Amino acid sequence: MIRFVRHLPLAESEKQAILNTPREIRRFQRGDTIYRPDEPGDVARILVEGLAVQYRILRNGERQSADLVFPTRFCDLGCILFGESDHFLAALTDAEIVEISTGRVLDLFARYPQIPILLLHQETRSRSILFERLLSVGRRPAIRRLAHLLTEFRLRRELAGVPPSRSKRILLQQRWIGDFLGLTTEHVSRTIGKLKAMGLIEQHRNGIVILDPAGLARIAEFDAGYLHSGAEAPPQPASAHRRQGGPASAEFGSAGTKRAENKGWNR
Amino acid sequence: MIRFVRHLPLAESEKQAILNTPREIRRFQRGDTIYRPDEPGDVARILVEGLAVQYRILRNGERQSADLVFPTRFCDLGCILFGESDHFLAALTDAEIVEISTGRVLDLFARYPQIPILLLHQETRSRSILFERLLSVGRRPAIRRLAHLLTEFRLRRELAGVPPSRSKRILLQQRWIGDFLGLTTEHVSRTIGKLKAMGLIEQHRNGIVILDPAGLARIAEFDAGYLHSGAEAPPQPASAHRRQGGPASAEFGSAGTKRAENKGWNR
DNA sequence: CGTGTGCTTGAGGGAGATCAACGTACGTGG
DNA sequence: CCACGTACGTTGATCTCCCTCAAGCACACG
Repeated sequence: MIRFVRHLPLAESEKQAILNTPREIRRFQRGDTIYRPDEPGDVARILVEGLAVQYRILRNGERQSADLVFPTRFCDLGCILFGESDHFLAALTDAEIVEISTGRVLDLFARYPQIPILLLHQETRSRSILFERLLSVGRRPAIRRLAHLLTEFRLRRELAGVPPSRSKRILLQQRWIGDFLGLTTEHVSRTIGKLKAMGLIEQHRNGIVILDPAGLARIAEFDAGYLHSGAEAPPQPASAHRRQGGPASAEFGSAGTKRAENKGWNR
Repeated sequence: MIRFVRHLPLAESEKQAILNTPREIRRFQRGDTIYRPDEPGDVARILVEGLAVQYRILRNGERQSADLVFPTRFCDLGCILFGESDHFLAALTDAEIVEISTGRVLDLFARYPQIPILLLHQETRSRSILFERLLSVGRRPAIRRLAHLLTEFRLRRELAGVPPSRSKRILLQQRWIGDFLGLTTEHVSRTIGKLKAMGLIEQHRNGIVILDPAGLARIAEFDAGYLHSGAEAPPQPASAHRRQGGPASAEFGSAGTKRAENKGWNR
């Protein structure tokens, strides 16, 4: 928790205020459901350790995953703002969640206006990522979808500050990959096979290793612009506000490749 | 613009501040592109009149629409926060946009902290709608997707306060419907045919009329909870914060139908 | 060692895409 | 008022990507 707060782009007083707020730490095991939409939504939750996934289900049990949750992120803003969450959250690894009661969070909002602005950033970026996933699921063929997801995972893990030493393996069960991409596990398996055959990835025990990041990104037609990774700092009132490229945009220049070949979009 | 501000859940002083902020009104015609992601993003935009659609495109020109924009909404928060928008906005009807320079918006944020909180609400609701669209595109068959979109459109138009007198017709070209649902126009046409044959909708010149809202919602397995329509007011610090059902949840009781039949989700 | 859990592989089927006409409303200019 | 072009929608034939169903396999764990 302390580590989490320290990295927020907030003033010291604000960090102290958060640290002084009564909170509870809950630990979950890989596979646990962290919360469900039918539970009372009276707490705000922050993932401080581990990896989690947000999903919704259909009446027949089919599942669609929306987003990975890396530390350190407020999951479940709906809970704070509307008193109920609209999705499930499951732990993909052992995970640690900090819970703060909704009322106290709203007090923090009122006393430290930089906090809602920080959350606004987070939510806007998250919406952009969701938009890109929708684009994938709606319009990209399976192999591009998969390549895109793997590339996104790699970059976001870097951006979230996971040490690259800590195994480059992407530990995602094929069931979850399918739920992200709107595919069946069988088809995920076959599609992984294709990427393997192309020499772009490797599979060990449980986990995918990216052998050729650039090649994968090319298949995916990946453009890192949607991650908005260059603007981690809160906005500066009245000052010229330009983003400088982070590692992501350095690798896939956003201006250059973003809308090459967009003839036809206006048909 | 004045009408827009009056309806915001803000204090009088805040409304005045917005009204006193220098702004520009731009008008667009049906079919115009209002903004594109490659344009300089130095203004915040609010749709005050008309109907617009957000979309992204693939290199080959395929398009995926994410969301309808009803008045009165801040489109394009990415522009304010990150200095660039991540999508296109097109006018589905003649439309009116208010533009305020990014710097002035950030000043408003700093001086009236209720404003970013309002936007946080808007953005969170918008993300929830996007999540539901992803669920549709990823997991629902075409006929449910279409029924869901039409039902969502009907409810959101009501919630946005469009007078029901003003024609119950849903004026969406099949091309746009397809782009929302990840389908081709041909398949949209066939699917509309099925709903017509079931007596759920009717087609006039250009526009769909819903004959049987409840029947359509049943096909869609529609649950209005994701619209978060009961919580238009900003959050109340420290007070118990419960949402009361709006017209939407009155029609499709969210608690009752929400997660009936969720056995199997945990397979 | 059995049992479970996740992954793989194959055969067959189907929802939706693609390709190609054709129809219909509407605007524009003759 | 009619000829023509354009924009949308419809309809049909064919194809294909992905799903479904069904085994079989590999590995972890009791």
